[in-house]
Amino acid sequence: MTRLSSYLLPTEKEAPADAEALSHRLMVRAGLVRQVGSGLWSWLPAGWRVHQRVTAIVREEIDAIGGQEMLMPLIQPAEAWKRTGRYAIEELFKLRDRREAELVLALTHEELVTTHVAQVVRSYRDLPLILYHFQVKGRDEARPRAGVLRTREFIMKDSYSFDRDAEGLQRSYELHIEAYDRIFDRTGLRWYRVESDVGLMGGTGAHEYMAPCPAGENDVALAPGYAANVEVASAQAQPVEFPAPLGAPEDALTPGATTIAAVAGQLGVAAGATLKAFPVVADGRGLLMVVVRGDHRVNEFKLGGALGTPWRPASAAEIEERIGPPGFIGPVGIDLPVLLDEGVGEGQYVGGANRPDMHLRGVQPGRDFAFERVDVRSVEAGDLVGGMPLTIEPAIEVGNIFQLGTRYSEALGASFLDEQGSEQPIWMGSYGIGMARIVAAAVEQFADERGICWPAAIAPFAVHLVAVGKPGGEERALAETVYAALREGGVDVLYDDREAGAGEKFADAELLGVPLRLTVGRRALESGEIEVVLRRGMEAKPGIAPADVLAQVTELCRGLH
RNA sequence: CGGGGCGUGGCGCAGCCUGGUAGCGCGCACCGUUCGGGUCGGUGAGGUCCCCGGUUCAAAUCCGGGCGCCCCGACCA
Repeated sequence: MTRLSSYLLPTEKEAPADAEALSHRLMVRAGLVRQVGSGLWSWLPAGWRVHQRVTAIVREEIDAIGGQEMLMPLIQPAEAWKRTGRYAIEELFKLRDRREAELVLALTHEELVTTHVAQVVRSYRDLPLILYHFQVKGRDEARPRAGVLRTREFIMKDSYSFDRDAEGLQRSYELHIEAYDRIFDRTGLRWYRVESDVGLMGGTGAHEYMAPCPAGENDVALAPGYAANVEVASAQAQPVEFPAPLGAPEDALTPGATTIAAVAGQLGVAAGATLKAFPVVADGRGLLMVVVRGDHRVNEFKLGGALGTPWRPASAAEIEERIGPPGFIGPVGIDLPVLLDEGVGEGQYVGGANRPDMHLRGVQPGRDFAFERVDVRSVEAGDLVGGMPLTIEPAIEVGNIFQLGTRYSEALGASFLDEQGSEQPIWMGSYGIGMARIVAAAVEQFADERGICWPAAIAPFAVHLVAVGKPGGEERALAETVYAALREGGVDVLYDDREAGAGEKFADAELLGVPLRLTVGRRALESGEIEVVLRRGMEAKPGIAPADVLAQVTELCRGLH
C-alpha cells in the first residue's frame, strides 16, 4: 500500500515549537515519528521503513561474520544484575511484579546472554560464539533530548562474543570491526571509528563509531590518519613563548590573581607560560598535585586512566591545609607527588608560590620540582598529530565495540574446560548499534533547507512518483501506468496520487527526502518524457520515456548512494 | 540533580499584567474554483484553556499545591 492517498504520512508545515535539533524537527515534520512522552517515541510507517532498512543492513553484516541471531527479553529478574553490580546503576529501570518480585528493564543484555552461555557452554569445543539480537533497551535517562537521538527506550542491535582466551577475543573484536566498517559504509553515513574510553565497564579496549553532525553529544578529534574521542585523544601541544629565563624562581606579587587569566595578565606572560595546579585525592594514593599548562584543561577521563583508581578533586580545606591558599598554589616546595602533563614542555613558567597573593616566575620543571610524567590534558583544535593539526567536530555515537574480558563471565560463572580439563573463564566482547541514531544522523548529515535527503540505502522508498494535473485527466492515467510498471518491476515506489496541488506534493516529497523523484504531468504528456530529479542537490536528470521507465529507474537506483 | 522556559481545538500562536460570552493562522469536512511550486472563494465541525484546591457574584486570567514537556548544564556502562 504505497499510494499516498491512503498512506499514513502526517506531514506538518511547522515543527513542534520546542524542537531544536534538525533531525528532531524534520523527522516530526516529515511524518516519520511522533512523541509519546519524554524520550519515548512511536515510529510511523515511513519512519519504521527507514529503521527496518537499517536493521536489514546490520543483520546481513553480523550474519556475515558468523553471528547467530536470537531474542532475549527486555524484562528480566533483578538477580543477575545484582551479581554483576549493575543493579546500582541509576539509569536502570527497576520494577516489581504482582508478587513483589524484583525485575528490571534491561539496559543491554550482558547479564542474560552470559547466564545462558554459562548454562550451555561446557567445553572449549563450544567456542567461539557470536550471539546477537535486536531488542528494545530501557534506560531511565537523566535527560532525554533531541528527538530520537537520546531516548529512554530504543532498539539496539547488541552482539556478544565468547572466546577461550584474549587472543580469541581479539579475533572476534576484529571481526566486528570489519562488520561495523561495512555497516556504516553501507548506510551512507559519514562516520569515524575512534578510540574511546573504556569507562567503568573496565575492559581492555574499545572503539566508538561516530557520525559527525551538529546535534552530536560527543566531540571527536580528527587529523589525517587519526580519529579519537576527545575523552581519550592525545596530541602535541601548540608552542608557547616564554620570557627570558631566570637562574632560580623569583617571587612575583599577584594580588587577588586566582585565575590563569588574571595571573598572566598581571605578569605580562602568555597563559601557556603559566602552570595550572589541580590537586586531587586518589584512592590509595592520597593527595596529589596534577599540573597542566595554564592554557590547557585537565581531562578527567584521561586523568582517571593515568591514576588507575577512582579519584576526586581535593577540597578547598584540604588544599588550604596541605598546600597553600587556593588560587596561589604551585608545584614548588611542596611535600606531595607532582603529576606533570606532557603538554608542559621545557621552559620556565609562572606557578603559584603557595603563599597569599604571590606567584613565582622562572619555575623550571625538573630543576625546581620533581615530577612524574602523565598525559592528562584535553586536546585542542590546532594541536598536532603526526605533524598535522587537529580539528574537533561534534558527533553522535552510532555504535560501539568493547572488549569486556572476563568481568561478566566471572561474575556469572561462565566458564569452560580446556584441553587439560581445567576450568577457564570465557573472554567476552560486546558490540552495540543504535538504529534510531543512524536514522537521525543521516537526517542531520544530509538535510537541506527543503527537508531530508536520505542515503539511498536507508531511504523509506526508492522512488517518489508525483502525479500532477487534474484528477481523472490524461496525466493521471499516465501516472497510473508508470506506477503499475514500477510496482510490477519490484521498485519500492511511493505514489502521490492525492487530490492536492503540485506545490504541496513537491514540498512533501522534498520534506520526506526519497532519493529519486519522478514527475508525471502535462510536460510528460507533451514531451513524451518523465522528469527525474535527484533529491540530494535537486539535480535534474535526463527525462525517461514512459515505456522505458522500469529499466531506466532500476539503472538510476543502482547508481545512487 | 541545578538553572531557564512553556502547558489555550491536530500544528503554530494571541488572550493572562488590569477577572466578566475563548480568538487568529494553518490544517480538517462540505460546495464551487484551480490543476507544474503549499490556488482562490464560501459554509461548517472541532476546545475538560494540563490537573487539584483556594479567593471571588464571576477564574484561561489572581493565589497555593501537583503533573507534564522543552532547552542549557551535570550525568551518560
